[in-house]
Amino acid sequence: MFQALADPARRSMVDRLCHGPASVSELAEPLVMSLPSVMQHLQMLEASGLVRSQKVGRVRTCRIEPAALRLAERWIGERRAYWEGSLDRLGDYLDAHPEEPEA
Amino acid sequence: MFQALADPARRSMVDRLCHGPASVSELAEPLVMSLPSVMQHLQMLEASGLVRSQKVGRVRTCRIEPAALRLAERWIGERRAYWEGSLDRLGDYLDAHPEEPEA
DNA sequence: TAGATACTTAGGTAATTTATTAAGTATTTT
DNA sequence: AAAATACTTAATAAATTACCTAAGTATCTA
Repeated sequence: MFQALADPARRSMVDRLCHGPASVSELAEPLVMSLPSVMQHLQMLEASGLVRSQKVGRVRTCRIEPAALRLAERWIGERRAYWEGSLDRLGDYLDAHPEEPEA
Repeated sequence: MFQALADPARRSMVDRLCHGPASVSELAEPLVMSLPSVMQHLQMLEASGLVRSQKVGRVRTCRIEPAALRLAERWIGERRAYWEGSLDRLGDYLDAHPEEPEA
């Protein structure tokens, strides 16, 4: 999932899909890249759960899967919160032991 | 930055650092991996801005850089918010044009 | 000062990722 | 039915990434 967000082309696709559903061609249009490459990126986005798509006629329509986005956001948020908690505990520690510097 | 979070070993290191500062050896301890490999991961974490470190004596102490974590969280949050906004607009659209299905 | 500790650097291999071109397939459009 | 459209698949090639071992360097510790 972070792997999926690690590539600029895929982030651009996610960006585009946040504005609403799009076809493969529409996703490819702003990218300087062949269509098969876009397909590969799309497959990684689908494998990561960030994007879903369905084909109707000859057009495949892609859309964002918000649950996955929320998952990534939560992972980061939890760690940030933990770190901020650690900061508090470090503050407590420094208050209790002012004679021993931290680093 | 998402690239840095894309690897499980590096996420494990971030996890550990969220509990507080740690030496390179402490970061390496739970990982089934040579020390030079841990160093490479550490370098990527530092290059991404997620982690900072300083060497005192022969020990290098690493710590999380919360600003970077907040940045990643914001990137995702903004897109999620945009998508949720799009959902609202799609709802409005469907309300206004019930005879034309979305896909 | 000799040895142990804690990284660090260098160099090289295997796996993964990213991208390409060429050649399909399935659906409209004309 | 013929041509155009919108992907898809397959097979590579180039670039990155992830690892490792071996051999340093700089600090402690005894």
